Amino acid sequence: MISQTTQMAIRVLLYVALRDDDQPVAVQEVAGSIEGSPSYAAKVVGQLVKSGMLSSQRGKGGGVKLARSPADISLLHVVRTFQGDITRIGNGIGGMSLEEEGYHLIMEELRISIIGLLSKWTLADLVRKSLLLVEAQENSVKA
Amino acid sequence: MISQTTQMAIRVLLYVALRDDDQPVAVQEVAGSIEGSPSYAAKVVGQLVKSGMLSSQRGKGGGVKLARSPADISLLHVVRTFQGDITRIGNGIGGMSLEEEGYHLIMEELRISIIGLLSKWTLADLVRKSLLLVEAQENSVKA
DNA sequence: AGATAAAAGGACCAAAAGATATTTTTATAT
DNA sequence: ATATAAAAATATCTTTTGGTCCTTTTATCT
Repeated sequence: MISQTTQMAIRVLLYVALRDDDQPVAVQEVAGSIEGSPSYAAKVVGQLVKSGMLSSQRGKGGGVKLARSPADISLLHVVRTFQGDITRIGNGIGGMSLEEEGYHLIMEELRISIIGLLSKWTLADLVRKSLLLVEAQENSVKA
Repeated sequence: MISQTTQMAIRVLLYVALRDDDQPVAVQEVAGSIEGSPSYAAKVVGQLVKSGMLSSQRGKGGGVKLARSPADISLLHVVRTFQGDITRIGNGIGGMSLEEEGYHLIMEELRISIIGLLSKWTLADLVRKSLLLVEAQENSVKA
């Protein structure tokens, strides 16, 4: 449903977003810090750059950063980039039977609902949640 | 997101549900009536039988029917049968970093929302929608 | 200019999903 | 009992996804 690659992409984005202090992060660092295969993570980073969610700087001291504000990167965007559309329906050429029409109708509703869900969540939300966790942890240590 | 196989399965179920008059439908008929590859549809029918959503009768005059009421077959059930869980997350063995925790937290919320959506729709709804279309069509012909 | 540290690109392999066709088993009717 | 009509099982193939590694390009620092 949410593919491995998409999940990896979200992790990468979150890592970069949390680390962001205007100097780029090395891909190696990102890849090494993330749960799962580092070389695959590195590949996904590349795809994120190509798709315009990350920007990159080559050469010594280079790395990647977010190409735009976390609030402008929705889960929908990530899912679409790596998995295409929610329901790729073979565009019913020719006369559709009634059950096909009924099916399409309801899948369209479902599709819209899922899009609604996915577009509501942005990278900014993931960052906020993560930071809340950090605070909670710090408070519990103090107490 | 919603895999080809899952979509095929939903189509098959809808076809059988709309046709249901207590005598089984031949798999060939189902497979032949549905948009997409017939032999693949036939295979999916087999999986639906194995997973208990359809029941089957072998031999002459045999075929398949719904194994339970349309209201008891949710889209969630179908998706889970053919695609496993919504987000199969590598069960974070070992200490998770905070960004991983944040990620898991939000993915869990997302997962629950999607499950909510998918479990709300049942085969009974698909049938109802399709029948409404039939009526609408008939009325427009009369008029 | 040369060494070096980085991203980008490409070649390649393995596993899973999608798709097809054939054979085997089972029930029914004659 | 035999022929036949069906589902079930099996084998095989193709495409996509997931994953690894190596080479090439680009920027920076000395």
